[in-house]
Amino acid sequence: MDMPPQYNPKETEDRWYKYWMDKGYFRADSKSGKEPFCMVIPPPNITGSLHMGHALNNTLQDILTRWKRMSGFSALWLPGTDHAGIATQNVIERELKKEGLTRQQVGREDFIKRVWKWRDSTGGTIINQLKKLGCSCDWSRTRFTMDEGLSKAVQQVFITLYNEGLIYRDTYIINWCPRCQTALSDLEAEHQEVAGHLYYVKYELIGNDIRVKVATHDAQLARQSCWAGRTTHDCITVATTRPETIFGDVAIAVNPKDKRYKNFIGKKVRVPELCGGREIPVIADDYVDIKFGTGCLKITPAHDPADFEIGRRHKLEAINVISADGKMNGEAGKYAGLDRFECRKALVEDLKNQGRLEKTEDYKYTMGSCYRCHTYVEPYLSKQWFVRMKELAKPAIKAVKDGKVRFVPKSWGKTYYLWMDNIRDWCISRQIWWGHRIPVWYCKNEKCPPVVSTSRPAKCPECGGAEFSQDEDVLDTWFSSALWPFSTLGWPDKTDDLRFFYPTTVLSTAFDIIFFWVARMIIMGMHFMKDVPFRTVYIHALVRDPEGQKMSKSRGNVVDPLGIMDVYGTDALRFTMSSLAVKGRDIYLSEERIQGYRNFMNKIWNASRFILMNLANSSIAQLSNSSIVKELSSNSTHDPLGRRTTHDELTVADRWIMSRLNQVTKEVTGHLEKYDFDKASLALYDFFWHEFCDWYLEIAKLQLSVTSGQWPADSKLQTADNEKTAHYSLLTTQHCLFRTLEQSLRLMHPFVPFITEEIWQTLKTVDSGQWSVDSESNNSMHESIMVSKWPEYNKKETDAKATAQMELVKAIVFAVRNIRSELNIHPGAKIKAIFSYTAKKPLKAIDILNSNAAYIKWLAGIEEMSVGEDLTKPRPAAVAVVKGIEIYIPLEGLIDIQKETDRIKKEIEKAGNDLKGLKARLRNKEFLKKAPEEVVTKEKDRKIETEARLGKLKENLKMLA
RNA sequence: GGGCGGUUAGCUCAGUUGGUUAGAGCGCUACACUCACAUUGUAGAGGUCACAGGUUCGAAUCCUGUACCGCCUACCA
Repeated sequence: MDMPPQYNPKETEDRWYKYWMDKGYFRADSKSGKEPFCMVIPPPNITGSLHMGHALNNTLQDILTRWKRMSGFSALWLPGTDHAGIATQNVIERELKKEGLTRQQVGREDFIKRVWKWRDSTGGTIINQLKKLGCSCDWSRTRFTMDEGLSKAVQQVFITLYNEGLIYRDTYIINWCPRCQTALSDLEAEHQEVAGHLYYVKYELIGNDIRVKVATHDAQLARQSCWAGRTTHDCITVATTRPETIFGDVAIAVNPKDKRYKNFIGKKVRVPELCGGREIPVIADDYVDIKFGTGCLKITPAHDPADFEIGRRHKLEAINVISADGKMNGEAGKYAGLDRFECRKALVEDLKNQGRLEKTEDYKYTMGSCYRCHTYVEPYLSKQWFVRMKELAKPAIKAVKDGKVRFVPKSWGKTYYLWMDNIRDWCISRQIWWGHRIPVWYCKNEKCPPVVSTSRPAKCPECGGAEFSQDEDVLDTWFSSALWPFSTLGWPDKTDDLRFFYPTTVLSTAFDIIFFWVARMIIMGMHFMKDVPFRTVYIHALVRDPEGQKMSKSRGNVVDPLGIMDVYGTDALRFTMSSLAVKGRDIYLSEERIQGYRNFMNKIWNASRFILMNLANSSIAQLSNSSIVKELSSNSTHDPLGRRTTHDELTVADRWIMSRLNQVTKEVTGHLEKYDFDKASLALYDFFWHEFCDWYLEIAKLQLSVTSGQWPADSKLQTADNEKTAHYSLLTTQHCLFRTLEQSLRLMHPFVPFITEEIWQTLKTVDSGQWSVDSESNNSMHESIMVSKWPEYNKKETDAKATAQMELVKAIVFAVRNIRSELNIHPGAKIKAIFSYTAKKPLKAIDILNSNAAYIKWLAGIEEMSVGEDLTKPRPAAVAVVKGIEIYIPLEGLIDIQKETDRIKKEIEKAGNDLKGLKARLRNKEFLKKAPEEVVTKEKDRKIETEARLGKLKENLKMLA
């Protein structure tokens, strides 16, 4: 055993990860006969690298997987990546640009080759980072959305949906990214508020019989800004945020109920000459808001979704004025070629100069931007493929309503319904090259209907022609992600994995992709598998920086998990993640927090170090030879050190820690079952540090140090044979240290796999060949903590009596330590203490005090301790009262009377306040009548105790004076 | 516009079905490096639980309203 005083994660992590991989522990078996537990990883992008969101999500998934694996499940955590069509294409295009090339120049085929090459060399980065994080994924089953099998699944799904009439192609207004040059789905356009303007532009009325009397805007201003020869009565004003689309105006719409414009409906107006001077009709449509702007809405069907709808209703032409790259096209006359926003600037200036701009107002509105490159999207009219969602969504909604899919936390179900109930058709075609190409073929004869097929059709069923061209577009990456839970398990083939692991058990993800991904998976699962893709959706919070900002590269507030792991170790990061994984919406990550958990790792390390020192072979060998050990070992079964321990032989502290260990086992398991990772972590942290280390380990030092004759006479351990007593003490303590550590390690392993394995393996070296954590142990279990058994709660181990005794011991020790500290008694100084009680009320506490005197002396630094009835209080002395026991610490002149007086006064004040509240409550008849009896009893007891305490404190205060 | 969530110690957060003494970590103060750990130990200070009403014997917890903050969602130009 050679353990440095500080844990060094760097030395251990890679070593154990490799060991686990070599042993094949991550591999899941569909034929093991065990119950399945399955999770599919939310596939990260091949372009991505590990960020905190990944670190959180994958830590939680790994905790679940390792826990379930230890609990005897055939646990499959299926990893993989997605091809991230747009993002990846962007990366490769950037690379091409460095060579001075465009993708058009290299051509589709070569471009795709380059992407594959890139993905083979760098696309696996994130996978390696997940390994660094300790993820126990079954890497032999790693999938990629562009794999042959998954591509087959995508084609099959497309063709099936097409044949079912659930996929169609239509010309529609969609979100277009002018930079990525592709259509986007509604979800892929992120909305954000921008500070823009509302431009009031005047359109000339045609026909002298029309006169406008509009009182809604400033007549003076209107007149001033009128252009040559026109008056305000000759024009109609519209308010627009996008004047550059005037080139595509095909109508002015007013609300039929708007009296101001009643006479204009059916008449014509002329768009500004600058914008073509076309004559367009004034139409009536309910959509128009009378109160907004001037009440006149210009209609540009090719560049606004609402206008598009209105255009359809009124059978209006759609004039496209902006081209795919976001620049004005030929329709824009002299502005052609200008960027849409440049055009706006120039046009507004020109309109103003011509007196056509009535006014400009500041105005805030939302604009969509591309979720990949943040370029403002352009509502763009084009021919695209869509999935009809309404019908498909129905079974998916029902599945959640029926509880077949459960959201954790539950409230996310609402979010899900909200979107699903208002679901719109999904634009799935993308005008890029990297992705699953749409399996649709067009006959050279344009009149023939398209042929949907996985491969090039031999001949056209319509005209017999043999010349085909495939649809140029590829499918939305999320289309393939939607199939992930079954495509990764082998679908459409009927594989063993699919049969055994589908539906998967749980999906863990962040709320920001509930629509993008979770909902669509449920939809596809219900449609193609006729069953849900997962039974539970665990939605974790989003990791933010300490100021609550979403971490993003552009904000520059990204905390890199790899850097954190390098500095603090993977386990520290993982434990931080699980501790922070509350079921809220956000978690704030600060480095101090991580440091705190790094310290916890060090605590685990040093506790283990201490225990291992005391279990070291040398001492065991020595003991093994003793006749007492032989006697004790005779019917050993469960003891890891080959020694028998019966309940009677354990000390109070021993029984207490075993009881607590057992309790914690129950708690942690319960929390995990509820996905309360934070509570599970906290329970482990508190138990290990603040019970095991702070108390038991300190007591163990005493119990281990007992040699012949030293164990106090008031201990149960005391036997006639001093040597035997010492052995008992040593052996039982070792036993409890070992068991508590060993079981704690197993409980902590899913959270902090590396350090627990490292210690576990070292722990094995002190074993003399009888390692057995339980009777059902098998050989492979000895190899690694990873494949050991998850501890089980055992009711028999619960010892309420020992727990109560320890509580009193702790309370007394706290009281004495408080006195020591407040009166500046040096921590090293040994003191005398007198514990006095009143005989009239025989107190159980006294028994406990007597039998645990050794602990109290040891923990509170007491040299001489006397316990008795009505003992005289020495003067001067410090005083504390605990559970009716008065504690006197004689101070023999070195005491600061003033300090002790202050201290007692403080105590009196506290007790007095408590008592006031208690008395008031107990005076209340309603309380006595209506509160449950146990609450009343508790309050009464407290009152009696507080009263007594207060009395004693007051008495002592008097004696000081 | 609709929806969801939040407001508890200086900071970040817990707080289960209402039970009276509201917890933790970090930070802060004091003391201590003696044999697991200074990435430590011991002790301590610090909160009218956002506000206003209500229900109740009893409210951080349940109800109503208000204020502020955050997020999601949406075709008022």
